[in-house]
Amino acid sequence: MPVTDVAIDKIKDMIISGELAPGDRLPKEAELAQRLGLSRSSLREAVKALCLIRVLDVRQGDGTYVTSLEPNLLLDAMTFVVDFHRDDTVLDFLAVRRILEPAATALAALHMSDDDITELGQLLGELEDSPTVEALVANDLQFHRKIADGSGNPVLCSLLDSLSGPTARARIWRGLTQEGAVAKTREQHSAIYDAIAAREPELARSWATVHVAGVEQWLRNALGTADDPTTDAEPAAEAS
Amino acid sequence: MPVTDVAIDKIKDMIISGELAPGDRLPKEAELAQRLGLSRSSLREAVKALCLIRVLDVRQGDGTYVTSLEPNLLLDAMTFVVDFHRDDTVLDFLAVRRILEPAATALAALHMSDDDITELGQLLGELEDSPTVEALVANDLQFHRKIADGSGNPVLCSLLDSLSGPTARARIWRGLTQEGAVAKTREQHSAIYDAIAAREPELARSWATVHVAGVEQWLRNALGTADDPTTDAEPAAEAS
DNA sequence: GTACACCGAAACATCCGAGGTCTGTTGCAG
DNA sequence: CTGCAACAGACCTCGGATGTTTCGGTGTAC
Repeated sequence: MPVTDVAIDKIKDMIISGELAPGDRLPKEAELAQRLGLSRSSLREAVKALCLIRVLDVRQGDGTYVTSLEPNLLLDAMTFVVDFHRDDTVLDFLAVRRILEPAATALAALHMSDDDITELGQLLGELEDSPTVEALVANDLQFHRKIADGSGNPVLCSLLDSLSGPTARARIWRGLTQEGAVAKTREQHSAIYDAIAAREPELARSWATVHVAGVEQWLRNALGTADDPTTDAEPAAEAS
Repeated sequence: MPVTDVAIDKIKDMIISGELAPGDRLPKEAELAQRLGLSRSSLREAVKALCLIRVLDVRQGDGTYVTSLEPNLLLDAMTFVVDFHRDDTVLDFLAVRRILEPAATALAALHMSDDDITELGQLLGELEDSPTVEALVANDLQFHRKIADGSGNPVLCSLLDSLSGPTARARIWRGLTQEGAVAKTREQHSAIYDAIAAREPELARSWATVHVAGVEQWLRNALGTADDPTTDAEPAAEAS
């Protein structure tokens, strides 16, 4: 195993074992390099890698620190990973979202505080009558993020956040392509809000399912009719 | 922004734009460094970081290649991230698994091929009557992995794989602590298999829910009675 | 003609030391 | 007590030298 990979594991172990707690500062580069038995260059490679997945946080002129290691921070790194998938696997991500989003919405109907529900309602009102596509998508993202947050499960919230990245682009397409999409989206958002405000988890779950399934259905058709030959097998199976 | 981060973005863009396709070899270090306008050391940091999240694959003596970029490979990197979370957030991960696993099981009941179902059944038979804890957990992991794979959604499959990492430890604890756990696990696995073999998605979903919820319930109690004061708020809410 | 062993080129792995830049702190002047 | 300036510590970047691994070509033995 390369020296750098060993260093990554060593640092990882130092954190997991509790030797380095969240927020702690690592020994300086030269010192840590000597302690792990490698050169500063190789150590820097390891640190950079751990930085990318948000485990470490280097501040020039100060030092290298362990991040808070909160789930949202670490799962944020997944957004980066998800960026590499376009078109052909977006449907798979959306399918997962269709599983998680209704569950999160139902949980939100149970656990959200009255204040948060009020804010959720304000979010709906903030949108003007003829919003730009960008404003609509931004509002949509905030709306779903607040619901995910309201589920009370930070892991679930972060996961949905990550999944929203690639599907956000799909939503933009939708806004540009489908005429009634804007009105339908607002209508469904209102329905979801009403269900949450009424503390009706099952109703909220159903509306969320309808909402995501709508996007999924549209995207499936859009990709099926597109000039992308790589997904020709799947639409055939769905055609029946 | 540090030069290395710029390099990471540049390489990322080269892949997303299609300039570098999966399986392609990157230009040699010196050449790419010159092209991106930085030193080899800095480039190596960027490459190492992209390596950690399985976007690149360097082979000494050969060259650096773009991986297949398949979802399972990239989401595999999440296992690394998840490793940093112990005890206090395991419940959150398990809660997400409780959402995904039943959905995946229901999908498997619909989409799995007859051959795969046969193999799933063989998996259950392979386990001896008084298995070791390690064998039980290994068999359990394989069983759920095959079901997740049978859902037909690689993203869902990889996600469940990642979530199984930290909860696997919980399962080990369970095997060591709870007497009837082994028998109950086998019983529930059989029930899930029967439901899938009978092509009964709703029944399969329900058994999967029962199965995961059992682990979750046990873990919640175990942590609640443990000397971990960080999760004292949540069990109180569940107590009613 | 085929198969095996040897050899050299190419590419990554690792290390080192020097110079630059940023940040937080310290001490002095007002 | 406050504000500014100099200092020290830490990370950033660079370029070169040396070791290690893999691949492909060549030559020889069968």
